[in-house]
Amino acid sequence: MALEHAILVSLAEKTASGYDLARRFDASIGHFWKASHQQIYKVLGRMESDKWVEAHLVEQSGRPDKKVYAITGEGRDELLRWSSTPTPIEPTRSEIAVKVRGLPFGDREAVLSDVRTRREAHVAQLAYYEASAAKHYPDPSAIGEDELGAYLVLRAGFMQEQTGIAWCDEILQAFGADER
Amino acid sequence: MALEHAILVSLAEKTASGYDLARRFDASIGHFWKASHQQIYKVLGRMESDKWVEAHLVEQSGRPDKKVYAITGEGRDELLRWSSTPTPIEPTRSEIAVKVRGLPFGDREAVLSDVRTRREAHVAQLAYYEASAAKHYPDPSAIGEDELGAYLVLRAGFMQEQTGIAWCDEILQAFGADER
DNA sequence: ATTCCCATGTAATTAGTTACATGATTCG
DNA sequence: CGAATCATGTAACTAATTACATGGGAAT
Repeated sequence: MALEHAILVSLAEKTASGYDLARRFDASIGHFWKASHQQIYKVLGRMESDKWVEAHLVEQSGRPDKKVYAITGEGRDELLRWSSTPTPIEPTRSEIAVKVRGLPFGDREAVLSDVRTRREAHVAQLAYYEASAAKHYPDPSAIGEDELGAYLVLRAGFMQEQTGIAWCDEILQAFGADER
Repeated sequence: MALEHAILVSLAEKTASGYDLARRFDASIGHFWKASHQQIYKVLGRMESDKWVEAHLVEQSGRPDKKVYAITGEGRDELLRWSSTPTPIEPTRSEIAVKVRGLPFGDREAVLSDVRTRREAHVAQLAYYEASAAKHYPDPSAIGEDELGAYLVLRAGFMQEQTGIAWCDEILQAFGADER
């Protein structure tokens, strides 16, 4: 129910084609809301019939034509309405936590090696967030109101990766598998 | 694809009826893998035909009969096999992050009040994990190998709630809305 | 009387994933 | 010559949610 709203936020910031949106959902927005291009095209169609967005065709030379979507007044109304409804807490689903919990019934070495891999992914993602923050917000005290939301979700990502690393370290330490 | 395995882990620890499992997925296991009773009954049926679990009927007086499920040898094999496959990283989906990102297009006060509510939920959950740790693992240095997995996922919950609280505080502080 | 606990399911719908499909251009 | 980028979709399937359905016993 919320991919629609994630798309609305993205289009409120800047008009985009389905393809553009798919790329945004691979990067910035995608850090906290993933979506495939197939899903995006499907939802965009629904949103167009709901009049939340409107498309106009842009002909291009040398590359395929594209449909550029823009948010409508009704779309903005919907964003405002949605922003003031209470947000349900998403149920957590962590397959690696199930594996850790079930360690006595599993392949210990394989799970620990999985944890090591996960730790590396967290480290890489943390570095990415760090670079992104340094590039876009070199002076955190100078962040304007309009950028604050984007900055804060970057912070969320940053903090989550740190926590992920710390958890992996606890696991590896607990099993005496933290030396490399 | 992994509810099956969460159920296998739970049944490897102790046999249970669908109803019992549903309660476990409301509590312990449910902290990192949510599932409704409808879904559990459906999956249990599939798992029975796959011979991963077997059921025997327990007649009760004064309350409805129940089907008690136990993991089979094949189920244990599957658990072991699954534990040594690489775990994909779950895509994050945080509706509140979308709202924070879209703050310039939303109802600021409503979103901040939503963040305050979310903070309280994190605090309550943290207290729950704290109490649970104090009860089950009063002496962390005395935790045995067989309990270690369960303890570590409790730690994950604990750390995640702490991070959640810290993020909420950053948001409220950034918008100068942190006084109550 | 009403609500909660025990106990098990089916049916309908929505959301999301995976696979399939096409075709031009640009870069190495 | 092959891979990547740009660009848009359909079709089939799986997973999950929501709603519906039943019924006895115990506690307030």
